[in-house]
Amino acid sequence: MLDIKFIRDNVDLVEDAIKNKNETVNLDLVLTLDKEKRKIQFEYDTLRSEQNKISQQIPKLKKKNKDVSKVIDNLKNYSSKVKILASKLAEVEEQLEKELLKIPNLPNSDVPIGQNESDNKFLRDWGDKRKFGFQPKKHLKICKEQKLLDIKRAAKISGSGFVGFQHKGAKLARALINFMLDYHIEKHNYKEISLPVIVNRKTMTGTGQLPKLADDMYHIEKDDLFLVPTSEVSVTNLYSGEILGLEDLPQKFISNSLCFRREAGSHGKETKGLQRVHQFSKVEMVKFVTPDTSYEVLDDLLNDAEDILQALELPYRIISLATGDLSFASAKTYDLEVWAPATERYLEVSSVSNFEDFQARRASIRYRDVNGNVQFVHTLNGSGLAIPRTFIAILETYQNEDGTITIPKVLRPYFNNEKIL
RNA sequence: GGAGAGGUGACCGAGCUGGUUGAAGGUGCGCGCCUGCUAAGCGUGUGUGGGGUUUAUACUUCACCGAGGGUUCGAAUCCCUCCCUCUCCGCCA
Repeated sequence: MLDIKFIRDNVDLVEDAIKNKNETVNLDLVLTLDKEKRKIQFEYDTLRSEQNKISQQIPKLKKKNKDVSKVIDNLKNYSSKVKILASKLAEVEEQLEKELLKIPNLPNSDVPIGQNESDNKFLRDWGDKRKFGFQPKKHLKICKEQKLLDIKRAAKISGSGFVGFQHKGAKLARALINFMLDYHIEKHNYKEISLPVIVNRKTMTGTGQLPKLADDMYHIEKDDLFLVPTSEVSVTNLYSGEILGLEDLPQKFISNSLCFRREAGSHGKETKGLQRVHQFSKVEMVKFVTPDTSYEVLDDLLNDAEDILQALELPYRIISLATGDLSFASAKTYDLEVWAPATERYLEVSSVSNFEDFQARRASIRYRDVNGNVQFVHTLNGSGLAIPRTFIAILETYQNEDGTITIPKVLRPYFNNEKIL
């Protein structure tokens, strides 16, 4: 959420940002509602103030055994007027709040401006793509031959877009999760946390998934609960409504969780196999920091994600997302894309973002600065990494001519130090 | 699912026979004083959000005692609904 005061004073800036992010928001309505709200509030406050003052006379008069019926009669007039104003105020406030929640975050000034992903900016790459002395197989073929997945039966029990890992495939997926968690905890000093994947409406609104992305999420109607599309949601909301001490910052959390995405409207597009699935595991990094450090921390976060790919010796590239491709809540995002040599494509395995105070304002996550003033924290997160696509890259990169898979060095401790899957 | 207890400020904890109580008291924390160290003591300050006046400091006002409704001239205090925590019982992975 943006500060209404900021919007008031920077209408042009906000309008540009909305346009660059391909969003449509009725800013005029926001400004009108804001004006209206303040007007009603002033009237309400004034009236209430008078009412309170008169009301406070009653106990005094009663003590002196004086008649208070006239005073009360007078107050009855106030009461009805106050009630009308109060309901008007509540109505306008609700409308304003609703509109404010639809305004996206402002992109940071160094984010490339552009309509869509074709305007994303290549930043750098790492690693040499493997040259094969034989025809490398695509991951789905490998999975089939090695019986690593059971897609058909997963579809039978849940529907298309769900996958089942089995045998060595299940073990490889689990090894990846454990490796990533252990690595971030030991090498990068993250604190592990495991939170619910089913969350309430307020939580979903806090990180910015609601109201915009309602159709992309699984919703349990009976309880009005949602399945998280990423553990960013639960972890970032950990401190919602709280005021942290300066000594509590920064905070670095690492969390593995299942992620659930309806992927509405993306049928037929990369829906085969593992590239785009309704349910998957992801190891997520979430940070809470003071505003002055957040862009430095964004770079750290990017490095932490890169370290995983480097440890796995998987070539990748980093791109900086253009304004039109940025998520609703993000001010700046880097995508990490791993090279899948047989599919011959880069696959997004991590998205690293700085939300500045956008989520903190929505979820009311604050801290007390050196002067004792209450400020919003900055929140950041990054995948470290998404499991299925990392899984793809490993199979394709580490395949051998005889159909076996060499286990990446850093994963071998999770396989009794064996070299072949 | 049933029965009971409860949810108050950073924390503990009064208030809950409705009326100067945004909230006693304590702890913690800030500042000042005193004590040649330490411990202790004294004074004083210390919630969040919104509005208005203001260059700023500041002043002023409204709201907030789990959330939302209701009763009332007036609600932390009474009533209703919901959420959460704890205890006991039942049921079930």
